[in-house]
Order: sequence, then C-alpha cells, then structure tokens
Amino acid sequence: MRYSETHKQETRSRVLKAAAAAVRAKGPDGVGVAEIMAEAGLTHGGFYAHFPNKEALVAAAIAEAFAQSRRRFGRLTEGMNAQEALTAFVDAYVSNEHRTRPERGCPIATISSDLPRQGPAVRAAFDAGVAGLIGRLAAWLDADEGLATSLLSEMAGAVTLSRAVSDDALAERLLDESRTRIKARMGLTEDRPQ
Amino acid sequence: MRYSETHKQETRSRVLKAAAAAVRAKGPDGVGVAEIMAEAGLTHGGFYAHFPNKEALVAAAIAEAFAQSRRRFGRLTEGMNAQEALTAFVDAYVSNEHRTRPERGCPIATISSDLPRQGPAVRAAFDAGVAGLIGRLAAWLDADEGLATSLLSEMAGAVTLSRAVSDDALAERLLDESRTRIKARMGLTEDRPQ
DNA sequence: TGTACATCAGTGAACGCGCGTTCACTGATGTAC
DNA sequence: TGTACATCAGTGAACGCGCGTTCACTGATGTAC
Repeated sequence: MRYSETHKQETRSRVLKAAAAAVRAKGPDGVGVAEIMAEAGLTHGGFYAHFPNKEALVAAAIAEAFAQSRRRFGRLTEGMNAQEALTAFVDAYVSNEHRTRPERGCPIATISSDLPRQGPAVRAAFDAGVAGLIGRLAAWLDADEGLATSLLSEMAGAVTLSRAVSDDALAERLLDESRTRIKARMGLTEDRPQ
Repeated sequence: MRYSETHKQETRSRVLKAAAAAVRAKGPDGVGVAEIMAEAGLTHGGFYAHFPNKEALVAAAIAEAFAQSRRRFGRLTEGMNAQEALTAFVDAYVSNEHRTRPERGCPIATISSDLPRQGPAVRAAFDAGVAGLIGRLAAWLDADEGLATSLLSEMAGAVTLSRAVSDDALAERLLDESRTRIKARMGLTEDRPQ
C-alpha cells in the first residue's frame, strides 16, 4: 500500500477535520481515538503514524477549529465595514443555528469548561485561538480590547447556557435577549435597552 | 455496625457534599464514584446503599451545589436593598476568588458545557437551578427577565473564559472588564462604558 | 436483668467494558539493477 | 523493458488501566424474649 507523496498529508487532514468536529461535539475527554479514526475511514492502530498521542490530536483539533471559524468569519464579512461586520458576526454567533451545531461552531462556546483539566499543548492552542478572536473583535471596536472581551464573554456565555438548558424556548429566549443587547452595546442600533 | 437513626442520612449528606465539590472541580464525567466515597471516608461498595447509580448522585450534587450558592447568596445580601444586593452579587460572582475556587462556585460557570451530554435527571436538576437564579436576579431588576438572562450569560461566560485561558493576567483582566460593564448595565454606577 | 437473634451500613474482591497505546504484520508501489 | 526488493501507511490483536456496578460477607447494636 505505498501511496503518493501527498497521500499521508491528506489522511492526516481527514483525521484532523474529524477530530475538530468530534472534540466540539463531545468534548476533549468525550471522544475516543478509535471513534475519530473510524470517522476518517481508518482503524485505530494507524493513528500513531500521524500524531504522537491523543493530546497532540486534541491540541491540533482545537487550532483547526479556530482556523475554520476564522475562515468562515472572513468569508462572511468580506468587504464589509466595521458596523456591518460586527452585525453579521453577532447575528451568526448568537444564533439558534450556532446553538444546534456545536460541531462546527466556536470552540470557546463548546469546550471552555473542559480547558482547566487539559494538558499544556491543548491549553496553548486554546489560548492562541482566544487571543486571535479578541484581537479581531477589538479591531472593529476602535481597538477597545476591554469591550471586546466583555462582549465575547456574553456571546460565548449565552450560547453555552442556551445549550445547557433543556427547554428549547428558554434557550432561544436567552439567545434573543443577549443578541439584542450585545448589538446595542456595540452601538449598532438606535434604541439601547440599558 | 448498626447505627443510630440519623446516621445514614448524615453519611448520605457527607457523600453528597463531597460530590457537589468534586463535580464542580472535575466535571460530571471527570469524577469517579470511588473517589467521592473516599472523600467521604468510605469505600466505593457502600455507594449503592445511598444512590441508585452515578447519574442520580450527579443530579443530586448539582441540586446541592445550587442550594449552597443560594444560601451563600442569601447570607451575603441579607437586609440589603436591590442596588446593594446586586453590587454584592456581581462583585462576588465576577471575581478572582470565584475563578480560583470552582469547587464551591456556581455550577453554571463550571459545568455548562458538559450538560448537553448528561442524562435527563442531571439536566432537570440544572434547569431548576438556572431558573431559580434567573428569577432571583430578575426580582432585583424590576422583574426584567431578559436583562437578567443577558447579565447571567456575561457573568457565567466571563468566569468560564477566565478559567479556560492559562494566562492569569488575561484572566483577571477579563473579569475586571466584565464586572465593571455588568454593574454599569445594572445601573449601579454613574459612568457607563457603552 | 440477661441473652440470642435480626438488622443493615459498610467492606472489598470481582465483573465487564471502553479507553489510550503498542507492536508484529500486510501488501501495493516506487526504485535500483 | 523486466524483475527483485525496500518502503511505510495502515491493520488488528493485545496490553494495562480505571471505571461503574454487583455481591457475598462482616460485625456492632437495637430488639424480642
């Protein structure tokens, strides 16, 4: 089974994409190596040809998840001015669509509470992702990093909480209330409810 | 080893308190039955005399954790008016003390992202705790439930995110920024930064 | 008052299971001759 | 051009371990006589 030069990289990429989805859907400690390999069409034994251990995979998967979000974010807001981009971002982030699809969503809203229990490589990947997202938000908020972090806390908190409660109506209400207020705090609407 | 009438209840209470701390410190799936029983000074086999299975313990532990928070919250704000109580609550919740002591903190900030993967009993206990906290906050905000949920999302989000990042300085900055802005949104200070 | 017995909270060995990881092996294909 | 060989991504059985759960057993004490 000798393969082309790019074959191994393609396989690794398939494993990584499967892991990026699974880690968000089930948490770093809720997914298994065998499960991810099966998702990529392989058996578990081959895993160690691509990653030294599970922690390295989880760290790479988190970096990949942030990168996916960043690309989507870039596509979504292409050519927009700051006001338009902020509106588009908040509408996409604090949404029912995001709530119901954690496997392709923001890692912050999905695995934050698992982070304190993770190893250094995983935490470093997460740190980098958070810093990047704060930076991009701040760039649209007149470089006000404090406001950017406060808004990110509410955005991530609202999505996480909406997923945690089992009453769908309450979940959607939580998102609606936060979305409206976040946009008001960004100066995106005329009427600002406190 | 026949014991007094209250002995079994006291033991159960000890197991429950140990579980309430451990579930918050390590997450519902990160703690083991044997570990909790050892914390209560017992061996693992005796567990099933008190709880039918682990899920029942986790559900009871979450209810206990919310009850502990409610009692502390009650003590803290005793005799205060709404403005004073809100200030005291936010200062205690969005604090470095809360960040560094998850085992005695709010379950929302600690285990939210584990909830979607939990069984019905656990989710019901969590739902009840969230509804209770929103109700108590709203009572101090002229019954504005929407504002209460928005503020709770930011409070829980800020604490969770501050624990998730590994840079302590960033963690404290996140808390400071959210605490200031949350109090401003509650109308608790003169100067409101957006 | 004294004694035999029933009770039952707690013990600790054992179970089946899933996990991360290891490792001897496979076999299609690029390369050397 | 044809052939033998080296390569190495991927396979699948096996490992040690920790988990939730089960169960036969223990033994101090309240209770019946």
